[in-house]
Amino acid sequence: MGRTPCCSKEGLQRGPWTTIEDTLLIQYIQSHGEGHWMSLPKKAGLLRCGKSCRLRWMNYLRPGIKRGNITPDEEDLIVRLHSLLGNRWSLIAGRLPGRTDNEIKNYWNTNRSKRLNNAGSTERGVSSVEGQLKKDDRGCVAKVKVHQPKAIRVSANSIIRNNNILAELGHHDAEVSNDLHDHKHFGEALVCENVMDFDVFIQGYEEYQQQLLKADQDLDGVHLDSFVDSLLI
DNA sequence: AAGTTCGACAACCGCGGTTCA
DNA sequence: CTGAACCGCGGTTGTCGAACT
Repeated sequence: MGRTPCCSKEGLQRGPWTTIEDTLLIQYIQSHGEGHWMSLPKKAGLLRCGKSCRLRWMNYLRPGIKRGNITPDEEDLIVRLHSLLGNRWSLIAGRLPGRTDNEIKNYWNTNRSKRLNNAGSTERGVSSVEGQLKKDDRGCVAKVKVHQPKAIRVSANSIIRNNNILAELGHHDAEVSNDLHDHKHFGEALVCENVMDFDVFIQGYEEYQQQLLKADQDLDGVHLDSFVDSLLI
């Protein structure tokens, strides 16, 4: 049996939001709070799908949303995080205060064409899963669409499951020490669970350590747990 | 000046995970 | 325990203005 549609599309407003609709949504959420998106439109007097309301709020109306151009620093961070996390926009957005997953996704997709045109250049951090250029019979360069495997969410349960695997690997208390050997065990666990590519994991962790070193923090107390936690919002 | 192409981004869609009755 | 509803995510499409021919 299939799922029922999230909402009836009949009689619902679509397309760009008007100022009045924005105002109604803001006023309702300010007085009733977020959540219950399915019933929100009716209560707020909006002729919109609940998902549409949620999207509008999350991406544009929510307080603290940063508008405007992506700064070079943000761009660098996006590139680095994308090389580490892939197309997990919500995770990447979580590392960029005020930026939304939709904004970052749009930014990446519109700039990806530029990257493709610059393929072969030495731009840092371009993911290996990006589209590739291929020469046709006439030697012309054509874009080749590369279908990326669907992203796998790293949930708290994933970590718990992996901790169990760690126990099997000899970490009975699931505590991960700070040497690379143990990191590799943890990485193997993640890879076994298809959570992430092992090499990407190690690369990401090493970057994480570098960040900590830059921040002049004491690494003695740093455990892999905090790294994984850092990947979670 | 008119038509076309391109880039940016807002919005929609479908799917999978989670929650709850 | 089961299934429907809810929620959040990533992929894709639609729209509009700017740049170009």
